[in-house]
Amino acid sequence: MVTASRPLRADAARNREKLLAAAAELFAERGLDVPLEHIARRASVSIGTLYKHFPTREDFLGAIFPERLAALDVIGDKAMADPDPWHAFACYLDDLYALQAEDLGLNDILARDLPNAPEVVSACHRGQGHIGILITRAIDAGVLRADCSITDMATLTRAMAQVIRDSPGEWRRFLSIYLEGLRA
Amino acid sequence: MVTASRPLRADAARNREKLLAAAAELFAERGLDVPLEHIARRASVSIGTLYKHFPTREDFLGAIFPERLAALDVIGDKAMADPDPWHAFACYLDDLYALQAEDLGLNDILARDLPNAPEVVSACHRGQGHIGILITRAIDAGVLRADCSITDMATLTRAMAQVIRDSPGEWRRFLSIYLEGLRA
DNA sequence: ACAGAATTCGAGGGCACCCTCGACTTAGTC
DNA sequence: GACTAAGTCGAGGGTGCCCTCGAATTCTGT
Repeated sequence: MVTASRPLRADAARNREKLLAAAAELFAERGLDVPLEHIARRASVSIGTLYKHFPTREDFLGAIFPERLAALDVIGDKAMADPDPWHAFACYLDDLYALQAEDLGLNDILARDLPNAPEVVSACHRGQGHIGILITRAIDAGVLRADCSITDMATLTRAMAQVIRDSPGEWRRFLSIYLEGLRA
Repeated sequence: MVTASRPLRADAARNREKLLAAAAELFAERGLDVPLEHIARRASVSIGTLYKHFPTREDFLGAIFPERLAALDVIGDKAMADPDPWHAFACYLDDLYALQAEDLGLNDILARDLPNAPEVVSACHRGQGHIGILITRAIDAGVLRADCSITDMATLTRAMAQVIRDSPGEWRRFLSIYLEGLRA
């Protein structure tokens, strides 16, 4: 059932873009919990207009993050192409957390149990798929602890999210120590 | 200048105790951010009375945590008495996070930058002192990475606080992996 | 038993955020 | 240029938390 919604009026389209831009900035700077009123203000648009375009916070996430999450696929593919299983695994994590460090919104998305925008969920699943394969490859090559699992990565991601949030200068070192601990 | 405050009236003393007990419970269960109104409710006391006894949240912390923080000294002393430098270091951390896992209030206190109750601050300093010595001993014995520092422990504590909060079943494994990475 | 001091109570004001709705404005069409 | 559907605005109601203050109550010494 495709609801053929007629095109937005010009001013409405403009406001929609302003809102999206403002939301993208604020999510990246401050994480997913920015007050919607701040977004409206930064977009120079009233709060009512914001709600007209994006009735819920999830609607913002659904509009903003699919694009961002594409970066996950990029680093995933890059890692899959790396012939060295350990290097692939380690680089993937480094790239992943570098993305999170640049965008606190992404950081929250990946650390929190999950926003419900379907596009976001599926991107996360693809990410898990990549990680799963990287883990298996590295274990098979004998360079990663045999008991390492996706669960460890989920835990690590929550921990990293915290480190990134309140000691942004430390996350890389923290990760490298943890990785050392993961090595076979 | 010692202000010789006269003893509390009997009912007041009783309420003070009820408040303290309620606060201790709620901080432990839910962390430092419980609404003060919830504390009053659990103590079966009005919000006004709560503010009479404890004008600020810090006053609660100052009244509750010194006692709890004594546990830090206990595990610190235990670790100092351990002749095996690595075992002392690792056990200290395990004991520390076990305490945090049992008390989300303590977890918050140690992870957050700050509470200003002087008793709390000094207990944290003592804890840092212990950790500093344990680190030095372990490095000198050649069992710990030479570049390990107090800063790493601060970062680790923030990360662990997060893990403890939202995957309480995982913290021990997470710690053991990290410790493996810290080994020389 | 009473007075007076100490304590308690909770309504209420403040703030930040959420979200809605009807009056106003504007883009786009004829 | 005027009509109308589409869009915008922001005041205001709801919630949850903070904290205060004056009226009502309860202890306690005499």
